[in-house]
Amino acid sequence: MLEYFDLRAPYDFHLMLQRPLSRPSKLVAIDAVHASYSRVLRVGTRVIPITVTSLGTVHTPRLSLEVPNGLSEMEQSQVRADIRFMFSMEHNLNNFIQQMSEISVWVSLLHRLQGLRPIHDADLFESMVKVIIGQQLNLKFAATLVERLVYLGNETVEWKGHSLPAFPSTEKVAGLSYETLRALSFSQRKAEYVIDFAREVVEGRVDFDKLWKMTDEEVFTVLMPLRGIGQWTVECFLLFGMGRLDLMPAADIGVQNAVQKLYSLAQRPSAEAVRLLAESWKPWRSLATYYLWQSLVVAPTGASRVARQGSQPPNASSMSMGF
DNA sequence: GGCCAGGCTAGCA
DNA sequence: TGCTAGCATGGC
Repeated sequence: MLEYFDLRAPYDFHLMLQRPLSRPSKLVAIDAVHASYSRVLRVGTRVIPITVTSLGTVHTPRLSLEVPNGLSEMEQSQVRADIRFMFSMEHNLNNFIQQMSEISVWVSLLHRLQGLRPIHDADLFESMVKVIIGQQLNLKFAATLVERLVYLGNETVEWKGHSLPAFPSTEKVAGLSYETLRALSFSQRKAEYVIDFAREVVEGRVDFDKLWKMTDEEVFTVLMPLRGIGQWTVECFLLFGMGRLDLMPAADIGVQNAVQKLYSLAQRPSAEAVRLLAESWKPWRSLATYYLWQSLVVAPTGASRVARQGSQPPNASSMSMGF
């Protein structure tokens, strides 16, 4: 079953798919040529494969969503809502762009990353687990650990010629032993943090339905007391998992590196320095953070940008080239 | 071969 | 309250 989303420009789906390795990890199948993104979503107790494909351009964005036939109305509605959230379809970037354009060093970055929007995590459990795994590890190794956890779940769905893995359920992770994750090269602490968090959720001490209704501050209050979950972790959870717009993970090494580069600083700025700098980015600090992260991934200029429809006006030749 | 990575905890003063 | 060693492993 196929449906379409006509979106508010600018929207650069191809650029959005160029995320650091851990998100999306191999949990997600990316077809760079056709700018399509496939993965499995959990809806209720079911696992449902989806494929999102870009059909439009940066300036006339259009996405298609393909799901299996035979979904109930409720499932279809849930998938649609998940997809709109995951791919930041509701965002209007114009206020963010206008405000950040007043900072001179941001002008070229905003141009280079025109149409970039966050890809949010599919659900809150997956989000928190990925953030915990990402603590203090390089992105490649973090991605490897996520993959190993995914394959441990051993739950796949056949879809369009692929065998797509589902992220392990909360119950599955809660039932693991620490030794199982140790065997996958998780540190003892990381194994404990991940499994203990899953148990908090399964046993009802962390309630995602309630979290969705809370302010950022309230979410901090609930999650920070949990062992292994510090300020950075909650900030990333709010940003990637809940789509909140004004988080500033200033202690993040990647953000600090990106700020150093963008502002041409002699040395990496402290978290405090980043926080001060980011005062003028309110209330868009999550988006600014996302642009900073992406600035480290996407080549500054040159072929990759020119080869796709990027900032060029859309035309027939760029369409035929795909992405 | 050594330092670093999209941090956090526990132990110490 | 504030500071820091240790964690574990892979990437570069």
